Amino acid sequence: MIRGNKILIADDEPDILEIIEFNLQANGYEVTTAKNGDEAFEKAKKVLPDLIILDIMMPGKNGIEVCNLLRMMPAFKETLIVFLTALNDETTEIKGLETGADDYLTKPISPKVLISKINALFRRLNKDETGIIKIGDLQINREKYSVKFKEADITLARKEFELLSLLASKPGKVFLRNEILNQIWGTEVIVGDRTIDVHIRKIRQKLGVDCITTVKGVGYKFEM
Amino acid sequence: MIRGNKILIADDEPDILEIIEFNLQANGYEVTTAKNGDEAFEKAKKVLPDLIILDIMMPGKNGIEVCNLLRMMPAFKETLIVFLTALNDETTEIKGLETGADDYLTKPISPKVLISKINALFRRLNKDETGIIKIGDLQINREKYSVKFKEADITLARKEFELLSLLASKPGKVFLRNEILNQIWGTEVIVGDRTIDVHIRKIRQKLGVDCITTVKGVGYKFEM
DNA sequence: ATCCAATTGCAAATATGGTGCAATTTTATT
DNA sequence: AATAAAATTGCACCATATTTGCAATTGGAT
Repeated sequence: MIRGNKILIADDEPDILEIIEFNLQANGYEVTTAKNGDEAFEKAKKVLPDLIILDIMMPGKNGIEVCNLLRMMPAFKETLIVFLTALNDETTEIKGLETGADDYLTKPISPKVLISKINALFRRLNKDETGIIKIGDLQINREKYSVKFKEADITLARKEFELLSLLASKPGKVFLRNEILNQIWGTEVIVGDRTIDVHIRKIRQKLGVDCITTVKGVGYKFEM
Repeated sequence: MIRGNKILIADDEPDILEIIEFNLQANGYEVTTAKNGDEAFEKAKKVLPDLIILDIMMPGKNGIEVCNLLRMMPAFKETLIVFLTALNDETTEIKGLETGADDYLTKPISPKVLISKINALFRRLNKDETGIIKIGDLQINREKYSVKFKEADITLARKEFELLSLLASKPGKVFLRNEILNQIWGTEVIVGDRTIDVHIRKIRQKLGVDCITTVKGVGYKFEM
């Protein structure tokens, strides 16, 4: 995640809240939760999340009201807001048009779809950057799928590229092994921890410089 | 907007009409509105818009009928037509495909999504007019459907041409298999992954030079 | 010194794209 | 309308790059 990873979720169903929270955290997002519209509004002002997921039907203020209130404040003009709505809710269709929501999620929603939609939103948000990550002498071009180190092209295999790309997206941040697995392999596929090590090794080999630091017992981080 | 900014919207719900109109105008488009199919047809002939947004369910002629009528007229052969449709309306999707719609918008739709989709359509429209792509010794003329390499004419079949054309439109960029499928075959048609390979093979064969690089597990990119 | 996790080399398993051939569809020609 | 030609798509097999797991080894922290 290049920029922004704070997410606020508001839903009155504790189960849903928990499931979503878990899945988002597993993907490296920092999650805040709220049980109703009022709480959502208060917490939003306090934590200034990058993305807000609002259930439409909630006690207190409903999601649309919260959204309207937030959009009036300059601080939330650019914040991503996503509605969570039951499928057959005719009325919300019209109202949704009036509020400035960025997307809709319809319940029931699978964790996979949720994560991919949210990742997509953030990707769009960060789009203004050309997709090129530059750190010191290292250049990672997502679009071209290429890596340059001091003018020299380096060829990385897919998983290697994605791994380096992930680590370099937030230099200094320590990525837990779990986070890495979720981001690159997804939740379905099961691979052993050793697999990460091996890919890290290959990257270090190919790059020649040791820019990936091991944090024993925790994970890896990228540093130049 | 390089060319074209006149948009006609037809919907029987005044609220939706107003919201869309407002948002489009805010983005520099010149908007005309119609409350039903007949009015849409009449106004289309009068203002000759560059893009027409048609609600499917309308009194008088429905959106599909209007589209069919318009497509019969030479003046509207190239006009962008977009359908607006309620989410769970399977049948219309199929019918829409048979008529010449360029895209679909499903209600509810956020203004942001709407604008971005429409901008995308115009972008596509304007790109096709540029015509000639030149990269090194390679020349691709979209209008003439011809390819030249070092003064030598090369004959490519349609799919081959479109594929090369797509890849060459952004040299260096890796096109994912999905992207390629969507751009060239569309979302409706389903073809196997091998199909792309085979066309790539033919292109490489005919061109003689290897300017298409395979990025294993990811896709293909064009490089001279 | 001992324990634990990370690293490394090696080898197996897997995924992926290339290739030739055949079936099918589309297009052009008579 | 019939036929031929070309284009498109699919299949099965092969070669190879990539991914993964195993086991031995290293290296640091207590």
